[in-house]
Amino acid sequence: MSKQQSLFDDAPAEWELDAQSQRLVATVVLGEGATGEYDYLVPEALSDRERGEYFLEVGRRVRVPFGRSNRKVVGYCVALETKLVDAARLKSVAEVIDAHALLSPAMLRLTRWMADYYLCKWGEVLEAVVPAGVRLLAGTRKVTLLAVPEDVRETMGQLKLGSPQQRKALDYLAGCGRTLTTAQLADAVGCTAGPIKQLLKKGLIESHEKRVRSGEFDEITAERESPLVLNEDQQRAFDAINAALESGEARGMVLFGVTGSGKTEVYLQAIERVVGYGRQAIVLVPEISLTPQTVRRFRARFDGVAVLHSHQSHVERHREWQRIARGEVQVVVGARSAVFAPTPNLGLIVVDEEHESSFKQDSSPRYHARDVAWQRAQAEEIPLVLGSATPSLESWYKTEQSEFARLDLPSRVSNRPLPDVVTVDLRDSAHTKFSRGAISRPLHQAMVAALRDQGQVILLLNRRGFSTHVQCPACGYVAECPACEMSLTFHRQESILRCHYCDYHEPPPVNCPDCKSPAIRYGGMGTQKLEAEVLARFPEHTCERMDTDSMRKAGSHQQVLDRFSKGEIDILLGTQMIAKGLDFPNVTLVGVINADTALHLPDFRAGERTFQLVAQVAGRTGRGEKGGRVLVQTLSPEHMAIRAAVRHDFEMFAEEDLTTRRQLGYPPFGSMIRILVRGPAEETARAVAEGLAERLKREVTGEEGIRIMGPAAAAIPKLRDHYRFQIQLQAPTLDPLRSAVQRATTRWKVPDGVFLAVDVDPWDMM
DNA sequence: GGGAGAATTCCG
DNA sequence: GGAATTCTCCCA
Repeated sequence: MSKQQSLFDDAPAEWELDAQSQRLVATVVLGEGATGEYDYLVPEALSDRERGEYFLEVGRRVRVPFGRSNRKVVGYCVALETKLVDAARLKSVAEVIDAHALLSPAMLRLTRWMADYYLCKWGEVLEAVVPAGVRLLAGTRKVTLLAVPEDVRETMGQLKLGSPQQRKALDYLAGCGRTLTTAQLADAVGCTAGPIKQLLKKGLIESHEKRVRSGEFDEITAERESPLVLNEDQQRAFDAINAALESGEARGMVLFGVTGSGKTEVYLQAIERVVGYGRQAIVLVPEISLTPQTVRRFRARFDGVAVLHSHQSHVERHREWQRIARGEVQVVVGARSAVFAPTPNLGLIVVDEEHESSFKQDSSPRYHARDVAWQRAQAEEIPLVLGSATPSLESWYKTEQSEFARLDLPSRVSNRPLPDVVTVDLRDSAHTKFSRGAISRPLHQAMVAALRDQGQVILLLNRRGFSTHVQCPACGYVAECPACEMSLTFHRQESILRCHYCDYHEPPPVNCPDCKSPAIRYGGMGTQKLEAEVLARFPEHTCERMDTDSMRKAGSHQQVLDRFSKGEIDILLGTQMIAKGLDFPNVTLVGVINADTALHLPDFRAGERTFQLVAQVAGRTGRGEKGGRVLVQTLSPEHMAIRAAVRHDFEMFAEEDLTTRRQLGYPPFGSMIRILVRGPAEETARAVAEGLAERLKREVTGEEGIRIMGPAAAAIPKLRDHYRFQIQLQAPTLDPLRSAVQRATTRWKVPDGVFLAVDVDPWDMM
């Protein structure tokens, strides 16, 4: 973010001082276009709150003339101050757009911090923080209301009017005791708009504009539930959060609790306290967990619950935002962007499943909601609770450094044991000989036993489609996406080859396009093929598949889960969407078809993700009387992430992985910025990436401990016809990296058709 | 010197 | 981000 430039480089000269005067000046940041802050004069009519709703205050949007052509642009008023300025050199604010501030001064500071931290424009952050529905004032319309001015009212009787209808209209309006629209007045008097226009023209009636809501909405209510009794561990965690609430300080806490340990009840009771103080709480949950049941759980305990997520209409979101801003809401439940909810008196932020990737936004501003939440908590001096069974190593390390407190919920509620987890070594020929399918002999036998005892089974396979590659055994040809050069997946239901990175698809070949051989082979296991295998092995049992392909229709997700919970489905198989948050007591077996899918990706978090996935899917079983088992099929049973997951030992995993990360300087022991350069022309993109790397290296010469790697082709080297190159920067602290990137990219124009994406604290390394 | 097109500057 | 201004190159 560039510093505010002064109009004068030096102190003003004697003659210039004459032009200075004390004026009310608004500092404006543009929503898009030019970066920087621009000062405008505030006209009398907009500075006076006595003269209507549309006066200027910090946090509202304005329309201002900008540039040499004075085109009107939208900006955010970030400061308002009476100061000595040369009025002749400033333009004036043209219009105030909002009737209420969209951002409090504290939120403005938070967005400013984001722009600095994530190396993007302040205006861009502001546009991302205020939902589009709010910016567009969705669900409201402008009406023009008429009234008789006070001075006219006094002399009305003696006035000579142009027509009897004007008289009637004026008398009616003066007598009705409220303001009316033109249509209402015309209707009441039985005239057209003509006489009313005449009165307006003569100044006998005045008009002002107002925004009104265009429709009313029903309040959703849920059946009330009372708080549960906390067990000893929950009580201890609750007490700690409570102490933090009473301290009036910003305190970060990691609520480390295995799946099923009752984290939510702790949140709920802590929020009750917050509400008791007359304050609000924000609960962030991953996008996929934001289901009707999750929301119902909060509605059953609190009166005002607002929900914010990306699938809402503009009107809904605008309505929720306004309710929150008016202080009518006690609890805001939402995905990532709910961290910006305009609560007037925030008391607590909870981030549930804080390790989830959906808290990181993958377009600019590439913020992480957990980190923004901590920033907001510090600014508002309130506690932040991060809940997870498998905390991110970033948060975990903060507890080790005592920056965050650690609150443990080591046991499941009603002391159910964690399920037994065993690995099945897929390298063992005894297993593989049994069948060429995905299900090994031990897994098959475990399924038979579980189903025989009336239990339900969950199978996890993180690959959609039928077969993951289509190959000609004669010449080696592999069907690839022309836009991404990644192998195409065969989807049997639609009978189509599909690219999983873009929307490309084509019909499957009958003969090999290269050598005309008819013997095309469909290799690799996807959920559709697994489904076929399960149906073949267990014809007498019901099986349902759950992945993004089978769950296209809205509500189908919920439908399948309902049927599964009623026991109408014996075997549920699917991608990681079945690994999260489901709670079905009758699930006695979980099978992980291939635990290694994420393990060998070129990503320093590969181990962390594998551990999380196995630990989470393991948590889906053993929630009922019958207990549960987990079978993890893997080619790397000795890998530390898998060994630790089998033992339910997060601490062992964390200790080992942190040791490796410390040696290599990876987060949390160092900071990282990833820059992706992409474009349709491979050589141009490469050249730009090389040029940028050169500039970066020049910027950091002589600085200690900074590593610049690349440019290198990204892990997905081509995507949607764009060639991708990445540069990775690492250093013990972030500041030198940020300033190097800033110096290397400001006033550096990338050629048309080449795009830069700067990602601070990247999560996605592909 | 002047015109066209590219590069750069600046916007309050 | 876009328009105005400045720079640069070529030709006469």
